[in-house]
Amino acid sequence: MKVLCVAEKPSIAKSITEILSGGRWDTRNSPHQYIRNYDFDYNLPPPLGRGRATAFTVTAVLGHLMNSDFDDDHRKWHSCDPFTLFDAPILTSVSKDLKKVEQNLINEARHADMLMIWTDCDREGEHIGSEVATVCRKVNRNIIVKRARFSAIIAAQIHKAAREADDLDQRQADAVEARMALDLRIGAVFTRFMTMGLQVRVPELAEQLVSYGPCQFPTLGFVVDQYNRVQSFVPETFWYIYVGIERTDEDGEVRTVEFKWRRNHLFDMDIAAILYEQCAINPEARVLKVETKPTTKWKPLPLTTVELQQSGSRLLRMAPKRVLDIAEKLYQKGILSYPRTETDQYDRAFDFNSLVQKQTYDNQWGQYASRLLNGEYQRPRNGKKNDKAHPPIHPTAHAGNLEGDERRVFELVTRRFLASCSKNAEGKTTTVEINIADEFFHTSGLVITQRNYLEVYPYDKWSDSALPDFQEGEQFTPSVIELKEGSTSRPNLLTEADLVGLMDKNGIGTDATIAEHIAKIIERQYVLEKQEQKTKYLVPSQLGVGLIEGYNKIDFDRSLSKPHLRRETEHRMQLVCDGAKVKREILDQTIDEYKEVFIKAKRDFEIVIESVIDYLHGQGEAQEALRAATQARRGRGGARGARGGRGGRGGGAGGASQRGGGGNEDDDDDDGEDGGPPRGGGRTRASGSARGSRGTSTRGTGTRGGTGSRRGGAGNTGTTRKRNYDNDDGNEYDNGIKTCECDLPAVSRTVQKADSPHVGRQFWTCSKPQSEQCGYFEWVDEGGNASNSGGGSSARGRPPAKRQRPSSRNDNRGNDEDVRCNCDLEARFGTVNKEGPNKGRQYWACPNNPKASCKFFQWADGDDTTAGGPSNHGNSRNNSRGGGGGGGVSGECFRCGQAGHWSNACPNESTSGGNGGGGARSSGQTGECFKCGQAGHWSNSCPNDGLGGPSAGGGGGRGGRGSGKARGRGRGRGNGR
DNA sequence: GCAAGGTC
Repeated sequence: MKVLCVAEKPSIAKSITEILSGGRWDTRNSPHQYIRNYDFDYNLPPPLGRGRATAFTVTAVLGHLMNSDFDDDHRKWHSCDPFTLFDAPILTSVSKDLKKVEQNLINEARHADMLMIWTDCDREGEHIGSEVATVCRKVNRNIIVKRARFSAIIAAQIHKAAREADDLDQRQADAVEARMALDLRIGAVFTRFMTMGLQVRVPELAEQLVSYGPCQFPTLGFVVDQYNRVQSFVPETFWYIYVGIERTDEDGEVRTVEFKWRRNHLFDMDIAAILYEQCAINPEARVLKVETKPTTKWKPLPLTTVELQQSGSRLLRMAPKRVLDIAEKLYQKGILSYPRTETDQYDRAFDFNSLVQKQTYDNQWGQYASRLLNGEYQRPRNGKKNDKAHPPIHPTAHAGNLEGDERRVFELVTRRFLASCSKNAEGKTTTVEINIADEFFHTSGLVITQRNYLEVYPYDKWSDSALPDFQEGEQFTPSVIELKEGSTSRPNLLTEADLVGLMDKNGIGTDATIAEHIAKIIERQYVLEKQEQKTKYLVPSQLGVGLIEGYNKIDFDRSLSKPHLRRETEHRMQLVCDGAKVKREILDQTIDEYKEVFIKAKRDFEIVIESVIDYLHGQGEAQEALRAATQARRGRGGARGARGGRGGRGGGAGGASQRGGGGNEDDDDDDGEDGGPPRGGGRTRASGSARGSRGTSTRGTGTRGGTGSRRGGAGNTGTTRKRNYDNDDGNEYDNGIKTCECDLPAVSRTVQKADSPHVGRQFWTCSKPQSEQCGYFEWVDEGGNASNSGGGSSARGRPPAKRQRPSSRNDNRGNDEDVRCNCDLEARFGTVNKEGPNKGRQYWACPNNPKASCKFFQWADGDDTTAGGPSNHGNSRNNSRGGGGGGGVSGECFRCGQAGHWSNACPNESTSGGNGGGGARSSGQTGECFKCGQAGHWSNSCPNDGLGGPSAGGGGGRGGRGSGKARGRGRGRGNGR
């Protein structure tokens, strides 16, 4: 008996051979230079084998064997109306460059009794298997076809897969066939139609291919969306109280310790000013709490393809495609593991020891590797993804002779591997909380006690910031108390790393093709790369915006530029896999839908043409802005506020944009610059005692009026409030903009705590004031669907896509929601091993160092009868960060003390005299009211309140604030008296 | 001259 085994790629053929042969095999060349055939005997027991040595030959293909194209009547562009391509015959044949691969199969199958398919265990693999079977059956009609299913290249699984090989899953193969046909038809129809339509109307496109593809167009859509978000951003001014104290540290150096306001910042200047006044009047600070806790900075997770592309792009500043190409090359040289993997967890049997050993020879990290072998090793963390085919990317050898970018990619992968085999970094964080006039401020410092993985992973930054000594109960007068003004930050354009993340989250492309789609929209000149300092941003071209905006103006049920259509295709493929539908049904249904889209597009294509012409030649503000953005040597939107003619930045914002909310650059190499509360150019409104210099006459309160501070933190990054929703069908897509449980646009914030392992990382949260927040939380860089079970659909017995595709966030939120502990960390998943009634039961717990643990505990089965108490599910975070603006903390009116409204809408306004707090604040002080400028009272009991007073002429709020130079900068040491 | 998915 002779068995022919066929793997999806040569590397797997070799691995299978090594395992099944027990290390003894013969090898032969095949007609194809990359493919070898391995021969050996294997003991295949019944029912498949005869229980004695069976002749095995293992070989491989190189992915898909076949390619599809239209028949001769339709292949030529001008041979037919593009519409006919929806129904034109499709011919499938072995690709020219794979003829030798086919020949090898033919040669080997001819004399085989059984064909055993060893392709990857996913949909595409199933289809490749069916192609192989088709080829082999052509020369050997009676060959028995079996499918070996394995989820990892480890001996036990491979033997089991051979012995228990079953049948190919035709449904999965059918689903892939449907996808192929749809991609070809839709791509060809729209590409030909658009290209030919634009070529005759727009002279500069006469030679240009204007393509449409179900992946490339949504990819372009992301870039245009973000560009629009940048353009339509209107900064919002906020105010915050800054407290600084000069202290001499242990080295005898005088340094200023900055305290952050618990309210972060307020968008209502009046309230901020009132609160500031109180602090200025009574500036004595009292130290409420000095607390030191252990803290942990987590080592990186094992490396997936998407993560390699993102971190390569961010840290090495290389295009994702280049990173992947280099990784591929290194893999072929045998020094890197297979670089296309979704897996961020290592198999239990993984041999770390010998891999670390190989790195001990390196003169940069060799010593560190030796230390790992000498006791510092710790097993890598487990991520949540597993494609059941490949381990995380890791070095398989030491390579001392690499140069240039190859060296840099290898170094990144290797350092990441060694870091993941290390211990977490440990430190101690000290938090000091003070109180000034009933306002709370805090600061924190960090002392790193053990750098551990940081020693080999310089891409992560975590630095000491020790605090001078503070004692509980201590009282002091701050050196500086200022009311500062800042403004929300303009988001950044997308970086390639951002785009990779968006595509990954929205299921556009696969880990292996994401980089290609990005390269394609650049190649097609829909998008340009713009270098801005160290970062490369993606700017849509005039053509790119023209196309997307043009299509957006057509009233599609589902827009061509959004990811929904692709997602629908994915969903339908799944239906075929599940047996709920057959291939023909989804083909007919989808093609009918696209025909409708096409008819509409054709009818209204003049709109697209005009839009393209308009963006190429138009003189409008938006067009000029785009021209500037694509032509100038800067990546950020060239003409701010151009869209819709929005005005200037107002007086206050001065250099407002630092790192934007949407850009989330440099996740990995956080540099600690997010330390301060404002995310915009801070402007000192009043310093020290200089109440007289506040420039009251220039401020305009008019625009904010009654809407007041209740909006609270919603505007922290104004980016998130403006648009970001599909206007085509109302369904949110995961454009990085989220909706919280209140069904409001979520806001993105950045972890500020210096001691947090997530410092610098951005997250989405509810936009409401903290006391009203719904508890929604999600990391920006993770998306909302991180499955706790890790297996994704495959865990439920479904065939996996090549990548584990995230399901829509709204699909099954209950199952997929991230479990977070009260420290706001991803909870640790574990199983009870101890003997007892709960043995084997799974749970979530705080992952933090025991000393720092919040003691969070929750059974994974949802039954909390025995321990832990009810779920915290991430919405009962206790921390105080990110509370946002005007929400304040207590939720009470500042004037009357009642809940349910804010002071600027206080129904008890006229009775302020009865407010004990107000009275106390007013008593015994001299000076003039902040609001009306008159002496004898303070603003919180201003009799002229609501009249606008001298400041009523502020005209247009932000714009009317004037430059405020009179407000004085400087760091006056004065304290208000 | 179209797509997207494998892989070297």
